[in-house]
Amino acid sequence: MRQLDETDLEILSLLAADARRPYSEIGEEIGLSGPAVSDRVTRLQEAGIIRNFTIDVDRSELRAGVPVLIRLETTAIDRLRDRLREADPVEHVFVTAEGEVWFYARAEARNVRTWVESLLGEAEATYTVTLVEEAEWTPSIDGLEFALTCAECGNTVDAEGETARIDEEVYHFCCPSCLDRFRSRYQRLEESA
Amino acid sequence: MRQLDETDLEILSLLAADARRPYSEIGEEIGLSGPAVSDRVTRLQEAGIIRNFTIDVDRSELRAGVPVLIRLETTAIDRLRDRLREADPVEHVFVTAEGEVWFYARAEARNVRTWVESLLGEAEATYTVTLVEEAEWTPSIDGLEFALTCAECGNTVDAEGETARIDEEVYHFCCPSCLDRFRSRYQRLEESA
DNA sequence: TCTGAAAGGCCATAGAT
DNA sequence: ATCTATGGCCTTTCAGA
Repeated sequence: MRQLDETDLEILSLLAADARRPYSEIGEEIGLSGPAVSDRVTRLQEAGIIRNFTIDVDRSELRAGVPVLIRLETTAIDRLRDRLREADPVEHVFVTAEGEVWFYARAEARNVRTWVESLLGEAEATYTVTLVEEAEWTPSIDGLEFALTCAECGNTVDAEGETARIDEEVYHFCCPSCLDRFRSRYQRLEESA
Repeated sequence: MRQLDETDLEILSLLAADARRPYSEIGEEIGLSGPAVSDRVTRLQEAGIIRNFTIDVDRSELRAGVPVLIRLETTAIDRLRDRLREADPVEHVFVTAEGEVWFYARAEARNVRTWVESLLGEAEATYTVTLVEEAEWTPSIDGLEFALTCAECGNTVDAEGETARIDEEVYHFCCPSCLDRFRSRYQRLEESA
């Protein structure tokens, strides 16, 4: 029930670069006071856009296991995705539009075959393993400025847009009418279920 | 020139889960005082193991572009890797042992072909594009406890090990002799270059 | 929703072990 | 390398607009 604007994206960008930067300093850069930045960060957390404050660890220096990229062909996509997400050595999970599951992990054992199979459990899947020499994570908030799309009509969402939380999920809208239409559609859907 | 032990890994794990947790609280959990934790965090930063403090943003809620996984076959691996690392829409870059480059990004344009080619610049490469439906980042420090390997002999590095910074790079060793051997080998290498 | 002042808490330093 | 104690900065709260 509040607006998500470019100022929020600027804050995200600055915090992604350095989450320990004082709010007063961030405020100076974007033309707000410290407390105002604090408020917005709280709201971004409540909306689920900031999932948490964390550290970026250089895993290559810890040299834990052999980094591998694995492609799975399976019929049990959801079950495997959930299982992999929980597994400690797994760092990234991708589900493709073709229904394949890809994941990046650090194999802890000499025998990769048994390691993969213990990771998969009883789910049936065929897989191919690719050794990785380098892996880098380079997140960026920049370039997203005008990238928000309306959940109802697909248009770009700008500073005039609205953000709403419906059933624990956050949606963005370009205008109040789209929000209304989405709400009633959603309600009809729920009633029929 | 200092020891890297399991306590450091515990701190990394706790900070990865919540980087805003007070040091005094972290200290209580692992049996140290606040300032002692502060000291170790400073050292982990100086050693380059903590790259920076950041936020984990739920990008799926920002809906910026179409997520794609792209495989490149190229002879200009280093040049492309560096170029991709700098590009805003690129979030992950993997270089495989076979010399392929994989990357995950959010394509901002309708025409993926021109978008990829502008990303690659003048480097020659053939590529295949896979659409991604879901992407998750699930980092974990747990499971790395005894995973440090000696840069000289490959053995496991435990609490008795040593860590040294040589030419802006951090290396771990299982014992002082391995550190010495590595140092002299490195020096000979430099002199011959 | 923002600003500005004030309170409380946290981090980092200093000095001793 | 770690502890306790302290000083100073940062975050958050609270009126007011």
